[in-house]
Amino acid sequence: MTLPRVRFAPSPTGYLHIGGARTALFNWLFARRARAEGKGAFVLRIEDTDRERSTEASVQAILDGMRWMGLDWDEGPEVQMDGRKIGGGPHAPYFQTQRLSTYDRYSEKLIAEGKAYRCNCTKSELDILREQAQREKRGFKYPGICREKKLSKDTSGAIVRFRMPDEGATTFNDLVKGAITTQHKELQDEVILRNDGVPLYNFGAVVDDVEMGITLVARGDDHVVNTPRQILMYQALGFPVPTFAHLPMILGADKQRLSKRHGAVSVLQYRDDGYLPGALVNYLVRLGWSHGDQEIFTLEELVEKFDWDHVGATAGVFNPEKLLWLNQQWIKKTPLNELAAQVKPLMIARHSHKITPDLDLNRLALVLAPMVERAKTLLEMADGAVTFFERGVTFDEAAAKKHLTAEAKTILESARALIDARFAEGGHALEAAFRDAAAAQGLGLGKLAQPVRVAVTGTTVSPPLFDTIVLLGREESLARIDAALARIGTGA
RNA sequence: GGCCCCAUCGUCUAGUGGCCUAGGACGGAGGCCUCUCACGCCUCAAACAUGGGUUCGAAUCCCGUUGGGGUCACCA
Repeated sequence: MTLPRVRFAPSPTGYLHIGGARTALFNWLFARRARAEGKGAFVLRIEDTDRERSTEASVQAILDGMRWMGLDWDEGPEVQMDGRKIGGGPHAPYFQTQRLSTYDRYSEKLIAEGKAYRCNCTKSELDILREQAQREKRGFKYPGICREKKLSKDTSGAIVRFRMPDEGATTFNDLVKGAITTQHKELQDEVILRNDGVPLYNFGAVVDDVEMGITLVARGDDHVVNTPRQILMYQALGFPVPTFAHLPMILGADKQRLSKRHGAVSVLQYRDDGYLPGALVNYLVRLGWSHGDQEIFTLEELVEKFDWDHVGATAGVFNPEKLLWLNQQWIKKTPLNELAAQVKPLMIARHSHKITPDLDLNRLALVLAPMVERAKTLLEMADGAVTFFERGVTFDEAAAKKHLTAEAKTILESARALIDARFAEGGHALEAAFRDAAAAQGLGLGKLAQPVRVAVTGTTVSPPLFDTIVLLGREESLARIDAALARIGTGA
């Protein structure tokens, strides 16, 4: 078996969105497994041949998105990732606009062999034909006007067209969709090289996949119609045809193709919204691939278990609720120190007036511990952790009105006394003391705990009260209860 | 419209001719637990688009229909 070499070849016309990320991921997983068995490689190539729409900012956004997801590349643009350099490689450069001489070379070869030809039909001439075809309700197909003209290289405005066969058919066996056949009469002599030497998609992709030794092309479903054309080009060029795998589209809740409105947002948006990269990866891989009934996978498991046999052929709807659930599962199994490291920048970004960069990560990890069971995103954790790093408390009005009442005064006073006397004994002792106190009054613990919770956190919802008090510290807890009592006293 | 692809609970899916009175997960409903909120646990509702074949037997194979998606550029 030959060493599998795969690639992800985005065009830098926007950020890395969910669909692109999944394509990159499937390629990466396959390469990773192959690499474990032998060598193989995952190549990142930037297809920036649409000069109108390609931007440097998009290149950066895509690279950043890949790095955040943990998808490193064996060959491609050179960048720093996790403190090490990745990218580069024997087929550099990995930007198509820097490879123009290569396309020219292959194009000349095709022309010399009569498999491609120059064409100087203008766009407006063709538009007229196209409109005419439309009026007559026929499909438009370039009629091959320049096929036999043998135009020379210096013909003004000439582009290069690939000579498609008129008869016959091409069949390929797609790894996810099975056999797909296209009649050659459906194909037209398409443009492969512009006048300025910049290739069009099908040609650029084929030439580079040949040059870079790509053995398996896995990409979005929307490319299946391109595949027979590309296969014909491989054959014309005299190179072996790679294997193809077309991944089904990802749809929005309305079953329409994902757009900016639904979830085709940048993967980096998920980072900013408090998602763990592992959770996103886990979600994306399950959208289209399965391994029996298993839902949660580590990256290592995915590398080991991923296979094309279990990639489904049907388009899938992106389900934000399930992603959220997975994120929660991932939060629960991520070590506290890692969570703290990721939550801290979110706290600083959202609460800069209260949080300073010297915030202690060890203390943050302790604060986060009881929140792990109840947060669905890192953002919730960041917001919930703030109160442990500030002096004093801001009472939520509705909570205060309901729980910081005249009747609660004695409860708060006795709670204050208990905390004052027994704080040093720890959370369990405090809880036991509160329980005894409640029982002595014939009440449930909740009757005592709720006013105290509001006093100490300002809200009715928090991690377990005694954990909270311990984390807050004795002085701060007492000060907050005093503040609550003062508020009751003034009848506010 | 031409060509191509797809079709199991609301959603993601298991299923590769008998193991299917169709399994799991998210979400939903109800309950248990409980200091709030969660976590966790238990229970319930919920699907093989449709019509024909093939076969002793079909969610699984074939054909038609319907529905959905993709694509028809000097975009990728």
